[in-house]
Formats: sequence, C-alpha cells, structure tokens
Amino acid sequence: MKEPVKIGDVAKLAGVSSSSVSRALNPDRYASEELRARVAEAVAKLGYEPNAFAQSLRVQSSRTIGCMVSDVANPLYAEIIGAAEARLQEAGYLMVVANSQSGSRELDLLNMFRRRRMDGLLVTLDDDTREDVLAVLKDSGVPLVLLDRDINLSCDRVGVDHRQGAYAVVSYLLSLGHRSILLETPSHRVRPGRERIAGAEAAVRDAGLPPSVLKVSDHVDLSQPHVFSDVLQELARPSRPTAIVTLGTAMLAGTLSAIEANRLRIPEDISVVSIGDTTLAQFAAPGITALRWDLKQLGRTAAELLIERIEGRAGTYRTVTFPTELVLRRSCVPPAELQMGAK
Amino acid sequence: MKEPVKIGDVAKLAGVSSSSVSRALNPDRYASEELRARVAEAVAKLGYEPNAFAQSLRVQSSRTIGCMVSDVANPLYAEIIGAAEARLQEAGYLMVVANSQSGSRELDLLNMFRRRRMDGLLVTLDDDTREDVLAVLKDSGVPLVLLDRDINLSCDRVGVDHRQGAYAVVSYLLSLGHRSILLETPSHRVRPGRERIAGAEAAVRDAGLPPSVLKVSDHVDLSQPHVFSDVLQELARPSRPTAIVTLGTAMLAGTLSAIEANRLRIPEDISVVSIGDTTLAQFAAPGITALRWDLKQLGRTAAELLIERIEGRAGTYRTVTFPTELVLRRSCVPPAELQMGAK
DNA sequence: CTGTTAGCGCATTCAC
DNA sequence: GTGAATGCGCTAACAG
Repeated sequence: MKEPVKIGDVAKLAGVSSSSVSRALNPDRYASEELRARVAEAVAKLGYEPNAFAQSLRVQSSRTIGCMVSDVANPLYAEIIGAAEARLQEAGYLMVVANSQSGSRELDLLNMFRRRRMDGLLVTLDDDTREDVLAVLKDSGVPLVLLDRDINLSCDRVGVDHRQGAYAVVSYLLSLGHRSILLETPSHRVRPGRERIAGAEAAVRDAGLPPSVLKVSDHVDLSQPHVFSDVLQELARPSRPTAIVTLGTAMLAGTLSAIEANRLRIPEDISVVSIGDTTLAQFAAPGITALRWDLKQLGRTAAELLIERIEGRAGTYRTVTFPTELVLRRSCVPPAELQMGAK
Repeated sequence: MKEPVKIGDVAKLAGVSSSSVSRALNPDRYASEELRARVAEAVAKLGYEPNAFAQSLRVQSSRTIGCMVSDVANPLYAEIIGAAEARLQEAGYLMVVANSQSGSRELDLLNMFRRRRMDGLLVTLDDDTREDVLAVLKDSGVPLVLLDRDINLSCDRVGVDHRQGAYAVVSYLLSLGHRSILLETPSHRVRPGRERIAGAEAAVRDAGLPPSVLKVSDHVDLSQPHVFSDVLQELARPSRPTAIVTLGTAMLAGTLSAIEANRLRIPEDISVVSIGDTTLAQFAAPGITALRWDLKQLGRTAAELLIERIEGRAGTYRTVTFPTELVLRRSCVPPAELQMGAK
C-alpha cells in the first residue's frame, strides 16, 4: 500500500510548524500569503490529504450525512437519492446510503449512523409506527429530514401530496364511469399509503358513491411476484375491477404481468393508472396514465433543508409538500359495459 | 441536541477503567463475564455508542467503503449498488455512494474518499483513459474493485461479457435477415462500449458480411433526450436501420420515443433489442428482446471480492466475468422486405 | 484479568 | 503572523 502522509510531514518540508500548515489550509484563518504558497507547494509535492477522522474528532463534525431507505434500487428512491447526493456534494458533504431491507435493519443502521457521528440524516422508514425506531431517531441528536414519512418527531419533512394525487386519479376513473376500482399501494404503515387510501376514499365519497366502489389492497411486500399473485387473485373474482391503480415501480410490472396473464387488454378490458411516472409507465403498452411529481426537486429540497438545519440557518421546522399532476395516456377508457362501438 | 456519552462515562457508572470498558465491548479480548455484564448494563443505561472517529483514528480502519458511479439513478447501477451494499452490511461495513456526474467530479470524490480513509473502493469510471484519474486511483493505497471497467491497474474486477453478448445479439439479428443494424451504446471510452462494439463487429465479420452492415453510434451523454434526437436523425436517413440495439436504460426510452415519433411500428417496421433486461424492456410495447445478466449477483460479488481483499484473504487479483443470455420477446422479426403475408 | 499510560492526526487555545 | 502545548475519544502496550 502507501505511506500515509500527515500534517507533520508537510510542516517539515515547508519548514514551518504543523499549526501553520493547519491554518494555511483553512481559508478563514490568519496566514500570510507567503506561508500559504509554501504550504500549498509542500502539500502538492507530498500529495497530502488531511485525515478526516482526526479532523472530525477535533471539530466534532463529520461532514457526512446518512441516508436510509428501504431499497436503493427502487427507481422512485434512486432518483431522489441521486439528486440529494448531488446537492450535498456541492455543499461539501458525503452521503452514506444504506438499505434497511424493508425495515429489518433500521435499528442497526441508525446506530451505525450514530457511531459515525453523522451530521444529519435523510430517512424514509418502512413503518411509521414502530416505537423503537422512533425512540432511536428521537434522541439521535442530529438534524433529520424525513422523506415522505409522517411520524411524531420534531424535524423537517419533504413529501408528496399523495392524498390530492389519489383523489385526482380516482375522481378521473369515476368520471369515466368506473365503479370497481382496485388500489394497489404500500400499506397504511407509511404515510404515502395512508394518504393515498384517504384520498381515494374521499374521491368516492365526494362522488356520492358507496365505499364498495373502491377496493384497497395494501402491501408490505412491494415486489413484482408478490403483487403479481395478488392482482391475479383480484382478477379472478367474479366482480373483477375495471380499473387498477398501482405504484409505478415493480408493483406496476407485477400488475401488468397479471393482466397479461389473464389475457386482458389495456384499456379495452381494464384501465390502469400508475402512481409515479416511471419510464415503465411511459413505455408500457399502451402508455400508462400516470401521476407525476418531481423526484429530483424533492431530493434536492431534502438535501437543502438538511444543510440549512445543520448549518444553523434554519428556524422552525418546515414541511415541503410537492404537488402531483395527472399525465393522461392511453391506458384509461370507460369500463367495457359503457363502451360503444366496435368489439 | 443530546449529550454525547463517552467511554469514560460508562466506565464511571460501571466502576471500572475505560480500558476495561473497551475490552468488554470487544468480543475477542480478555474480560471476565462479570465485567462484561456490568459494562453491558452501563452501556444500555447510558445508550452509549462508541465514537467511530476515535476508533478509526486509533485502529486505522474506517469500516467504510466508497462507491463511485456516474449516476446512482441509472437502474443498471442502482441494482448493483443495492446488492453490494447488502453484502457489505452483513460484513459490518457502511457504504458511501457518490455520483461522479458523468465523470466531472471523479477527482474530487476520490480525494474525499482518501481523506476519509475508506477501507476499500467500488468504482466505475466514466472514462477508462483519463490518466489523472488513473494516477489518483493507483496510489490511493486501498483495495479497489472495478465495476465493468478495464484500466491498467492491479485490482480485482467484476464485469459482464459484453463482447459475447453483443455478438449474440447481432448474430441473431443477422440471422433474421437484417443488413442495416444500428448500435446505440456508451462510448469506447469505457469497457462496455468497447467490448460491445468489438463483439458486434465480430458477428458481422464472422457472417461474412461487410462492416457497413453495422452502424455504431456511441454516446457520452446517455440521457433520454440526447438519444432521442440521435435516433430520430438515424431514422431520417434514406437507408434507415431495420434494427436497433440499445442500452435498456434511458437510452431505450429515448429510442422508443424516436421510433414512435416516426410512426414506425415494432417489430413490423423496425426490430429492437435491449442490452440489459430492465422492466422497461419487459413491458414496453411489444416486449423487447433483451440481453440479460445478473446484476444482483454482480453487485454481491464485487462486495465479496472487496471484503476478502481488505481482510487479507485474497491472493492474486481476480476478474469475475458474468455471462449474458438473450431473452427473446416480440420485438424482433425479419426486416420488412423479407416479411411475407399481410401488409 | 484489570488499571495506567501513551498516542492515533489534527485544530485550537495561548504566548510570543 | 507564527510556534508550542493541549486534548478530541478511543485502543493497545505495558505493568501489576
């Protein structure tokens, strides 16, 4: 391997004390121009990089933030993380990212973060109601930004207006004449699930229709095979849904497979709406009407709030909620019994 | 915030010295059962978490590995990263992930990693040929696993057999009768690009056909809009391709958009193959024939190689290459002029 | 088996 | 403006 060059080596080469090197390297501290120049030269020659541990130990700040999500590979998260990381980089922070494996590792990970004295946390829990996780989070002692979660904690939040979004989606389907709608969503254990369900139910209510119009199937396991078998089952019922609303991730893939397996055609036999405008929704056959929101902006904002809080530039806790927009494609038409013309 | 409890506090409460606490907390070190018990109790009562900086400073190991990719949100990377992170977690490592923003930040990030004394690196460069980046990598002094890159460095590697894959894809298209194939791929600045191009060219050669059968369009910008306009242009030529091969990421999305914008039908008017079996390829209209490889296994293996190397259990440098498999779907048929029957 | 001492590499007092 | 001493929290020698 290599020799780790330390501040003393630089000092020796530059013919100054190590405190001078430290000062020369720190922009907002006294140091003559000449000293800075000599130090810079020595640093370059030696390829010196300060040891961040020693710095952190001294300064009590790691310039690292921890990010915990249930699954990094979920495209909805990946986009957010990418944008957040970019913003953090600009501000000189590094980001640690950790999969909580659908919640099972949340406690361990949070403790890991604590040991490393993360300056801040970007978190999306797998279950808003787990008291033990909440407790750890509460006395973690560092700024926290919640990603689309709603737990009883003093912290900043960014989220999506899923309620309004689901309301819009379901209203749209009702207006087309659908009276048997299946909503496939993550469970009410997390905010998006709860809000979505509430929004969908409100739409039915406001339309003066009975609750039975809406069937909610909420999942903890969001994987493609799991959703596949669930939708398959729903399609097998005598009163099968005429429209399905589902997340635009692997859940949409599972749903589309199940529809295909049943030899149903979209939209003639069944309408589909994707929650989240993924490339999958855009290019599926046919294009899937989707609820869109700005993932990049969300990630960036989360990072922004966190940075401001860490650097003491933030006041009262803020909640930024992003609106959604319904993108119409060809996957939705009135239910078969209302369709006129050919067939 | 909160009071940071340190080892001394635990020692005091347990009525022992801080070295005893340290020992009691470290499994492979002498300590009586009674001591361990008392310390454990004090730790629990105080909610003590050792300061990882102090530990790292002392032990000269961060138990953190740095991962740098051009874009975390690229589903092909996201999957790999997720799997690698899971394996690293098992081994007690945390993973820092950083976007190199298509290469522009590689140098900075590598230096950041060095400051933090990462125990190992998982890296995929944006350009295999940049000498400055290579130099930094070379004397980074820590174990490195290259993800599908091929640079002149002593390190472990995991990769995909893109050459064989591209060979298979192009051979297949040629066998269908295509004589004008467009390959959309990342540039020859990176291994996958080079290998792919070489494999495709070999397939043409081995079929005894002239090189002009294959048109390679290699990109540095892999974004959807960029590929869209490129493909649009290619489709506008008098001798437009009868088959397109493209990456299954945003590039595929861009390609499909361009085809759609041209009102061409897949596969009647044009055949399409996706390199990488993404959900997009699976559910596009119609299903896109795709080249598949095991991303999860690749990520996991990368982590594995790195861990073994860090822990001194590795000998000579290894290169693990994953095979590809062609998944046939409905997006490929003989070119229009060879099709019989209707139309 | 346990307590005492020292030092990991750096930033920061305090003198000069 | 710069150098000498001190300590961030921890683990590893060394004694006992």
